[in-house]
Amino acid sequence: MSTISLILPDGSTLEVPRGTTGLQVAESIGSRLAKAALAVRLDGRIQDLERPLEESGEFAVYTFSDAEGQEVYRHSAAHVMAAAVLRLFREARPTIGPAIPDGFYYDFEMPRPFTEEDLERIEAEMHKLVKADLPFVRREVSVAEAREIFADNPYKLELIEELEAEGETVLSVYEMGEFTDLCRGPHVPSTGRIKAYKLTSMAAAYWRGDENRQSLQRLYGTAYPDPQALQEHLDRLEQARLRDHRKLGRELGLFTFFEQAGAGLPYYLPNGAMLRQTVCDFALQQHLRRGYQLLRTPHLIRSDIWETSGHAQQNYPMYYTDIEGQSYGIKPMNCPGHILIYNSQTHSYRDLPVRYFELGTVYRHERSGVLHGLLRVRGFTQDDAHIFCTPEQLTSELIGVLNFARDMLRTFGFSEFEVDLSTRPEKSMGSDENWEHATEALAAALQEAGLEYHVDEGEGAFYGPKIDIKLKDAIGRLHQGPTIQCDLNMPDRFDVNYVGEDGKEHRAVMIHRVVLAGIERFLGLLIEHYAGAFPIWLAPVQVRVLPITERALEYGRQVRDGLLQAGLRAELDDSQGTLSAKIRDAELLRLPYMLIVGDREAESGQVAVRHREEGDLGPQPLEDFLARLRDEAQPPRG
RNA sequence: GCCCAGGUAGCUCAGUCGGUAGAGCGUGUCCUUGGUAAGGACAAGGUCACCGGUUCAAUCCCGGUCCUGGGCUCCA
Repeated sequence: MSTISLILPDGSTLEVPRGTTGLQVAESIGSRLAKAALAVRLDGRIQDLERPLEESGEFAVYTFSDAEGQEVYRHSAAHVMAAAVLRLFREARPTIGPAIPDGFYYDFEMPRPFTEEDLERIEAEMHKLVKADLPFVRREVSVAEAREIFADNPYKLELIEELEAEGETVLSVYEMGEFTDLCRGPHVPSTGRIKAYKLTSMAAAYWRGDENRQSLQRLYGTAYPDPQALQEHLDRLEQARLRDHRKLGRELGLFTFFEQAGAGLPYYLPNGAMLRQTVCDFALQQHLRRGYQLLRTPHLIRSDIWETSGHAQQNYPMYYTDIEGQSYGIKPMNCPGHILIYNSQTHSYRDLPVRYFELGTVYRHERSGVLHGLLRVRGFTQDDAHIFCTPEQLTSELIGVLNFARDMLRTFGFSEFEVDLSTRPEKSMGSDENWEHATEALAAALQEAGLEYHVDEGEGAFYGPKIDIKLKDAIGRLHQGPTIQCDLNMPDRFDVNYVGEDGKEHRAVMIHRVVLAGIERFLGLLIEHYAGAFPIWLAPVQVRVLPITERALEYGRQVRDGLLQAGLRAELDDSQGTLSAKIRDAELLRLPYMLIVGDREAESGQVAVRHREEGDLGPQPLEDFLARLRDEAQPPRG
């Protein structure tokens, strides 16, 4: 019998007889590993544990701690779910069912949508399948055989056709009990391996994500190796639900929407308007400090501009109106306005770079189905800037922008990022040379700024390459943050120039960039990031004065006025009720400080300080508290 | 936009198999004058999203509109 040699991840080599299964190898390494093993990888190909190994190569065992292991595990769970569905609904036609981050789904063609009760029945049926510990059996079939097996399933037939077109001649199917599915695999050895799972939701989805094709019923679920891990995941979902900005927006009096006023158009309540203003003021100060000039441009511009810019031709989803027979568009972007201002005078190379900044409010026609609280709205304000510079200045300007973006986000409590550099897409304009220069400048700036990044080939805008920075929030979710784009199109369309040292006109280079991006969106992220407990410099109400009795009300008013005079955001709780109730109210609103005043304080001119997290800090003179807050309430220095 | 599920008091929700509705919290008034996360009593508060239809009668059934929510890349 011949042997093969396996190179293990630690570099060691293992000689095993040809035909040994991955599971046997795992057992030889250790029984714990064998127990946790879900699949193996041989020379880059991931395969079933029980499949004989036929060749030498690099070998690794996947467990649930690997992304690949999770995928196999959850993909198998998806099969179990599909089998359960087919047992209960003979009319269901399975389509595809992959693993996704945190779970899995399976799409079915169904005569009717699933219901909540169905979910329970399906889960119960899954329990039976798991208990029966049915093996997943891999079988290789020819294309013709596959066609026969799935003759009554047009979706599978379509997949088979595509696979054939891609040159596949041998396809694999997995059998598990009476359920057979076209599947690349691999799978766990048997259904009993799926220890903890839960169906989480159902939804409609289009076949292949194409809204012109058949609408399918999708079931979402998740699976973990033990009930505790599953519960932790469900708890995380609950945590996310508790900090949902829509819920907190209501509870903390931040913003609201009105059905009668239109979808996707937020109204800021006093606390939300204050929060927003604090963020905007800070953003403006930071821009001015870095040499940006403040602009302000109208919301309406004649439609011709959008034709020059190309937005009209691209059918950019914007709103148009008519004024005395002349067509106007509500701006979906601020750039044309900034370009008009730049072009309103001749610029010398000595003036460059010109950095124009505007908290520019734009409106875009988002499709009704995608609106989502503050995170996706139809009217929003961007911290938008356009930098006009010479090609030589491009890299240093980009470095400046990257450092600026990072500093600013850190100030708001975001410290982890993922960065994507998107390069030239197929449909694009501009010369190869310009694209190359711009893309290199972006990459050089990223390196200079010390940011690790991932290249998204072909994902750039049609007019230029871009950098997207995603930020990680307090519970590990990634959100779209700053975007920095080189524009190789607008300068040509609008003839954006500067006079060079040689006295001749040269084409300027243009950078579009946002840091907070949509302020609405950013506020939504901030609310969720802090779960409503804003740092004091952001808190809409920084201090609330709580009089213990009505006798102390007048003193409380004086204290509140003193706080307001000192520039703090303060209010007085003049409700009737016990101190405990007042404290509870303030705690639920996550107010940073409470100043409790009763007879003792009124007599001595003191305040009893209570901090949101630290609790009772004891009495102190009001002056001392004011002095303390003078520093503490300032934005952190970035 | 499309599919599905929803819209009942300020908020969270119950309810009516067609006979115009309830709770808790919140709000108001009164009692209580309190010392660090809910003191008590009473009261007010609803065109049951909007418009039409069916019906003796519609919050409930039917149709439309508006709004909200979950989805709509992840490839067998």
